[in-house]
Amino acid sequence: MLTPKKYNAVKKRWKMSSTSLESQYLRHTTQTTTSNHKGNVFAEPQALTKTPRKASTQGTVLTEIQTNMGPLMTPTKGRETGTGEPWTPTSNLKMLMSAASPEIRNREKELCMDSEGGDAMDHELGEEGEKQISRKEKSLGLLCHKFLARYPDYPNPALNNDISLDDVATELNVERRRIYDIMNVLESLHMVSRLAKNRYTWHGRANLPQTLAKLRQVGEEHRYGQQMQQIRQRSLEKEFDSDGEEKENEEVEGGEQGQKEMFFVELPGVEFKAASVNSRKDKSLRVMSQKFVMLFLVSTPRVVSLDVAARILIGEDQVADQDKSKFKTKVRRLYDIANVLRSLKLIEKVHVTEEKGRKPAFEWTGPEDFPSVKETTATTATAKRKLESRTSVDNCAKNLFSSPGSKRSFTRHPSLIKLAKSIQEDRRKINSAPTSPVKNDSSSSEFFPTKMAQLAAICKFQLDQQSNKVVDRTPKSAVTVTEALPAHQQKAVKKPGAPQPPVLTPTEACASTVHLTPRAQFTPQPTGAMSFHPAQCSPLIPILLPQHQGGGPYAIYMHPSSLRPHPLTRPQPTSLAVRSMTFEDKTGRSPSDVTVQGNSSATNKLPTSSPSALKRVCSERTSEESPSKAKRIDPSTRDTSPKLCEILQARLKARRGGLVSSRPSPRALHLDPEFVNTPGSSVAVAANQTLEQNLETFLEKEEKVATSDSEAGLTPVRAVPLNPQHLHTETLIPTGYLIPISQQSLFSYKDHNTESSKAFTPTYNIYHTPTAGSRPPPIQEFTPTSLPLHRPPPSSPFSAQGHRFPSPAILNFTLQNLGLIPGPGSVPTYSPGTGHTPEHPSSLPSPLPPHLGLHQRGGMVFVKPMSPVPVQHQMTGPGGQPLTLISLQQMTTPKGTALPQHSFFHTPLATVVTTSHGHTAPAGTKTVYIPQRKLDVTAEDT
DNA sequence: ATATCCCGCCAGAAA
DNA sequence: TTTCTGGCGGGATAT
Repeated sequence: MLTPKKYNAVKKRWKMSSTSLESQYLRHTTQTTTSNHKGNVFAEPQALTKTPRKASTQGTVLTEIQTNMGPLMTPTKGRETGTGEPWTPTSNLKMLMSAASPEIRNREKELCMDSEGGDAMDHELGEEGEKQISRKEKSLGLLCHKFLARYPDYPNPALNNDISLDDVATELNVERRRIYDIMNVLESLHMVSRLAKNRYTWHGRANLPQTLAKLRQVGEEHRYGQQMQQIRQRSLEKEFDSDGEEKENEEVEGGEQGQKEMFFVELPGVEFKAASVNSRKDKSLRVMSQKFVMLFLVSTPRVVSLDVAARILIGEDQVADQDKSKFKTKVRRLYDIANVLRSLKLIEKVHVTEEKGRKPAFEWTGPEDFPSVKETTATTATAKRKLESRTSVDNCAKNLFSSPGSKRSFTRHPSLIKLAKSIQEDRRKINSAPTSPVKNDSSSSEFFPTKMAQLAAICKFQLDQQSNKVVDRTPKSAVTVTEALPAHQQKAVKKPGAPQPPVLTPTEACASTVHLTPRAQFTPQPTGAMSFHPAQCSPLIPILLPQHQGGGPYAIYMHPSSLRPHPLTRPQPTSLAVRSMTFEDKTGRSPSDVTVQGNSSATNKLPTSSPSALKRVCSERTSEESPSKAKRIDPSTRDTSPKLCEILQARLKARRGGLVSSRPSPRALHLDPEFVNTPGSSVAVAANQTLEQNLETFLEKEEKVATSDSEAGLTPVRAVPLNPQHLHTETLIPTGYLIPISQQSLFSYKDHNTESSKAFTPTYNIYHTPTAGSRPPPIQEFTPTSLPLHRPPPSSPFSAQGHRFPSPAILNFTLQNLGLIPGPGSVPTYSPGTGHTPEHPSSLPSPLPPHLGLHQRGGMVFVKPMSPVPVQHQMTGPGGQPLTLISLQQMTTPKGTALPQHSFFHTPLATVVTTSHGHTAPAGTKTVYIPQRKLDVTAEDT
């Protein structure tokens, strides 16, 4: 049972959670087995509520305790409905949902009330709490989810995005130590930056693209890719040397170069975080996290096995394995990091099977196409400069370290550390100052760029998402896809996949095997595997148009964003097929990016491209290749699609032209002009239109407001494109949400002021509105609560706690509560199999209270992408206006998504990725046969 | 048995 | 000194 040691420790420590913990512990011990614990913990919404006071950190211990207790206890006790079910993702979701919803409901109350009172009471109950909480419920990943649910992916810079560690720890009911782990990882991605002692600033994913681009750059510089390969090879074959040449460089290089140590990569433009970084050794988590991410970004198949990563992180091989313990420790840390990254949806767990056996590994599921370094750098630099000029010292200081071009810029050299420190200190002081420019401000300088960036990001998002959709959709089908995988046989397999639309149980979806063959690339796949062309395009369009035309003023796009977590969502059968579009990189630079999709296809050795393989690639593409497979949805759609695309494009152009004439926006809007041009992009285009409008509006405003540099405005925009990465998922904004097409709306309020301008992003509105309150009335109508969104349970679960901003998850919950969306429990039903996505259609209309309806006219509502299910129906708005819902499915497939295959790979290894969702693990797998060594990757979702 | 990874001690760095 | 951070690794859980 309990180890005395631990027990004592617990007692001792108990500063924070104390009693409840203790009791839990005890219980825990008693119970030993687990079978049922459901996670009650989360359940407790109230806990979340903000109790808090952040102000006094320490002093408040008592208070904290109380608060804490409440939450803890409560949950435990109450919960247990005990379904005996073993823990399942679904169940968990259910719990979360249930928990969350109440919270949401109460939110208002909470706000009003003082937080404290409520808390106190709870804790008593808590004491009893019993059930042990399953370990999973306490996992870092879950905690991270909860944490993330509290903040918008793209925060409004104008608002206060401060994060108080104490508050977070209290609200989430966890020890601070745990929060540090999360913060360190987020900080490594520049999603947060440390302001001061207990304070961090939330940046969300706004900087993610740049960060990733930079990390990739640094990773390339360090030749991590090569190192990885070497290690892999070595392990595979015991040949140690395989490439002597490199190894030395690499390793040595990595190790020695000064970096050996680890250095923390900073982001130039945005905010740097500074100080915190250098202090302590900085050894680990932060740096490790960056390195880990770099590995994904430079490896060809975007799969990194744990041991390889650990080896590289350790520094090297030099020591080789001797240090078992060291290795072990490293692995532990990697798991910690991986959990956070998984929460961010940047990676997914998979298993790589080699001849030896199956090894744990992770696959990158984040954005692939963020701007290349060069681009980024350049852009960034430009933007930066502007900023800098305006800004002051801070910037200067930063610049020191970062010079755009050189790697150095990003990396902090040890020798510079001191200098940096001093600078940072200064900076800190400045910041802390009441008036610190940095923070609040919306000082034009900062503000402006930021905005731009956001815009860009948003745009990017949309594009990405669309692209993703393609992928995603597959996801559900992923399973099927996988099957298809076997490249060789792909076709055959694939077919099966086709059916998927029909139904999949969520669970089933699970397992899929993907084969990645790196070399595939090489292989000339004449066939064209490359079907990828975007041209084919978007099925969406078709759908859209028609419905759209409905005249309904609003068009709603739904994406299911991240399905991956749960298969449940599954792809929809819907007719809408989304497709995957591939983007090509404009740059064309790295094979990796661009090709991703292509790669995937490429991956499959066979020309046909393995549809399956790539989840990313959409099935659609595949369809091209193998018509038969057509699995996807309706062929008919496909057929039409090209035409539709053309039409759409034409329309867009026309539209655009009009717009353009008026303003520069065009370029601004789109990040990727090419994209637009490409036929394939049609979908994107459609989506973008709205966006464009918004942007335009935005820009206009900007112009007025900002006025200043016209150029700047433009430039930034362009820069923006960089951000593409966002795709990954989820949260992001616009895409997944319902977007009312009505033009007028959103921006109307822009006028207001800077803030409003920021608001322009739909996302913002949504998020902020509720909380911030800044939003215009119309929008408010849509407060999260009212919104009818539905999303698949998976992602949302965590949101429960009090969040400042309503997280998408929350919205979803809310919707569910409303009945708009099917409850979690029902989720399974959603499965495509069910047929159409029943839920929406039926549910929406009737259940919705009138007010709830999407009708919000002026405002936009975003829904998180949740449901994978393609929903289509028309709704009638309150006004009687018809609404069309379109679901774009995107799924982020976790697994095999894109496998970029770069030729990088020396070895011709074939990789098989197996993903299993849910428990069903093996399901899809089929063996694939692989010529040489194969790597099997299995993803598990959960 | 192996894979995960929670927990919290404890030391170094700030305040 | 006290508090904040966060490295680290034991050992409990999950598979």
